[in-house]
Order: sequence, then structure tokens, then C-alpha cells
Amino acid sequence: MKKDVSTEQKIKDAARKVFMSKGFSGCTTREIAKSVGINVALLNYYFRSKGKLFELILEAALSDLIDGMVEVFHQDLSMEEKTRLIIDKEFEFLKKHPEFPLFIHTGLNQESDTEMDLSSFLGRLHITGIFEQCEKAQAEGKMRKVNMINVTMLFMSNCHFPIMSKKLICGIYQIDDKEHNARLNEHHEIVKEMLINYLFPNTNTHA
Amino acid sequence: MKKDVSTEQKIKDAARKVFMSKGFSGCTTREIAKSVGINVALLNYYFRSKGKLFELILEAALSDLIDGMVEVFHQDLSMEEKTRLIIDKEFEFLKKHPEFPLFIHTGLNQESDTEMDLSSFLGRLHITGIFEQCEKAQAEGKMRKVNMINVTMLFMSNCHFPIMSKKLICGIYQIDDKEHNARLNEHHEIVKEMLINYLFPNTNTHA
DNA sequence: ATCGAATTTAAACATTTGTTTAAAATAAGT
DNA sequence: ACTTATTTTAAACAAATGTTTAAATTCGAT
Repeated sequence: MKKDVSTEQKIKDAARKVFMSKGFSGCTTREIAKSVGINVALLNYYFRSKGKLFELILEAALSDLIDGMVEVFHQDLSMEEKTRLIIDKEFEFLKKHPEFPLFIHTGLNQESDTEMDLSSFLGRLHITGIFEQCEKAQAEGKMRKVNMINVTMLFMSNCHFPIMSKKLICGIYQIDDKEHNARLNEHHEIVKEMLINYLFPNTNTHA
Repeated sequence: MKKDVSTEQKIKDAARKVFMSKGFSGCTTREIAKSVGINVALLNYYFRSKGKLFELILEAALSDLIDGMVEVFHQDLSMEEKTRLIIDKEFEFLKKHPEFPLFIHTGLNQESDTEMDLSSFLGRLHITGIFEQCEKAQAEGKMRKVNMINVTMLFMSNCHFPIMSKKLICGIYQIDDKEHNARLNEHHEIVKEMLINYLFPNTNTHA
């Protein structure tokens, strides 16, 4: 009944790769099937349709995103330490998966019929206790009083955007991959210092 | 020879709207044609193909992006004042055109055959003298010594990303448009203060 | 070995899609 | 008015696309 790597999983892997690089409407079911080495009909045998398969991949990607944050939030660290760690982890992950951010946002915007339900993710964040920890740090004056949503915006903007804007930046400034990577590494350090200094203005014992 | 509003322009306007909301491969030529109220063949009569039309729209959008920056850079203001102004202008523009950032980045990534040439934009930035002004301010110790590309990353990340991540943020935190708008307005102020404090650490006479 | 269910394939289906062709309608120049 | 070029349309084309059907193959259980 089970192969060493199930066909179902092989399809998911291939679909993830293709969807990530070309988007939902930018690729065909045959393209995915060919990259697995199987027939098109098998896609619809395991998953019901292209759209259903896409939804699955997108949900998994979003889940990975939340997992990354939850993993850090669960640890026994201060807010400042968690902030540092999450920035580092995110840059490390995104350098390996640069198509990730753009895929998520275009994916969420192309959900034609049924809006995807993301409500389950909030619960997973809540049980880490990060919201209480944040409020506590703010009440104690250790952290600037900024809404958690705004903290998320700050952190995501500065981690995700530089990755997804590679073509734009390289195009405008006429730089190659190597130079862009150097700028990215510098951005990593800049963002860490800037965000820490902004969110934790008292304890800024810089690096 | 000329109508009150030329058909060519009407097609461009419609194409811009459709491409922006659905992306290149997410829409059809017939959809664009119908939204103008004309025949499909007329699209290829004025523009040679769907791809050529898309390239035109994308280039125009990029041009608008650069124009916005150039307009500020040309003014007789200090680096700090220009930074403030550019952040304000960008937020104002993006609130009116929220699909803009995502369109540009997905657009640049779907350029299948010929990579789009963006080299002309660099010249338009150079002639404003912004690079020299930046170097001067940095040499005088008025501005933190950060590469201009990194400055661009900082500014763009914090202006563009919050707009394009609306669905993700609203989905995860289960908030509606109104609350998201409130968070966006707060982000606007946060970013201005944070970036100014970081880039101009001495003169931070906060607002 | 045989039966039956699960897996995989080849082929076909009905639409859709980008593009082209050839003719019709409109406008301009003389 | 007549001729010519420009603009617009209806129709057609060939290729692509998501999905389905029915048959073939594989595989475990009896």
C-alpha cells in the first residue's frame, strides 16, 4: 500500500516547487505531472482538482510560516531575545526559500471562490503565551508599547520584502546576485539593530 | 484621427486595472477587451500581443514608482526632510493603489522570455543629485553611513509590504478592514519615527 | 492462483485562450 | 463623390488546459 516515498507526497513536493516559482495560474497541471513523471489524471485522482491541490500547498506554506514563529515563541527567552532570534531564523529560512514570501501573498490574493480560513493560526500563536509576555514586558517598561499586529508588520516587512524585491532592486541599481547578497546580509544586521533599538529603547546595549 | 479619449488609451487603462488585480496569467485578453467594450482583435491591432501589452503596463507602473521618488529628490530639502516626505507620499499613494506593490513584484518575476530592462531608471535617480547629497550628509555626520541600496530596502520594505500583506495579516489576526486600516496608520507613524531615528541618530528631535 | 481493491495510464472531452484573417465600417484627403 | 487609409468587427484557428472516462496494471489478501 505504501511506497518508500508515496506518489501522493511526490506530487505535493513537485506541486509546491512549481506553484512557488510560477504561481497558480502561471503553471499547468501537465507541467506538475511531468515533473513528477506521472500522468495528469493521477493529480485529480489524489487531489480533486488543480485548485484543491493549490489550496493544500498554500495552507502548508502558511503553516510552516506560523510554525517558525511558534517554535521561537515557545522558548524560555526574553522578548528582546525572541525578537533577535526570530529575525535570524527568518533570514536564514528565506535565503533558502526566496520564492516563499511572494508565493504566499499572490496565493492569498488569487483565492477566487472561497477565501481561505486562517483563523486556526491565531490559536497556535496564543498558546505560546507570546501576547501575555509582550504585554508584561510593555507594562514593565522593557518594551515599547506597540500593538502586536504592528510588531508583526515591522518584523515581516523587513524580513520578507527584501527577499521578494530582488528583481526590482537588482534591476534598478544594476547589481548582480553577489552584490545583492551583500546588501541582503547588511540589511539583516541593520534590521536587527534598528528593530531592537526601536522596540527596546532602554536596554539597547547594541550587539 | 484622435477620439476624445483614444481607444488605445482606453485599452491601456482597462488592461492596467485587470492586470493589477489578477496578474498576467490570471486574466485573459477577452476579459480586458470586454471591460473596454471592444473586440479582442483590436488588442492585437494596437499592441502586438498580450505579453507586449503587459510589458507596457508594467513599465509604466515602474516608471510611476521612480517618478514619485524623483519628484521628492529634486526638491530643495535636507536628507531627513526628504525621507519624511517620501514615506508620507508613498503611504498616501499606496493607500489609493493597494494592488500596486504586489503587481510589480509578481510582474517582474513572470517576465518569461526577455528580462525587462530597468537600467534607465538609475539615470533618472542620479540626475536628482540624491546620491551626492546622501554621501555629503553621511560625511558630515548628519546621516548614518548606510549604503543607498540599503536605504531603499528599508524605505520600501516598510512602505510596500504592509500594504501587500493585508490578506495575510487580516487572516491571521482575524481583523476586518477597519482595524487593518488603523494598524496601517499606526505603522505609518511608527516607520517614520523608527527610520528617522535610525538614519539620523543625532538630530532626532522626535516629531 | 484468484479475486478485488487500489493505483496508474492513455485517450478523449469540452472549454478556453492567444492570435490571425478577411471583411465591414468609419474617417480623411482629394 | 471617390478613393484610400485607418479603425473595428465577426469568425475562425490551432494549441493548450482542467477534467473525466474507461481500460490496464499493480498489489495485497484469500
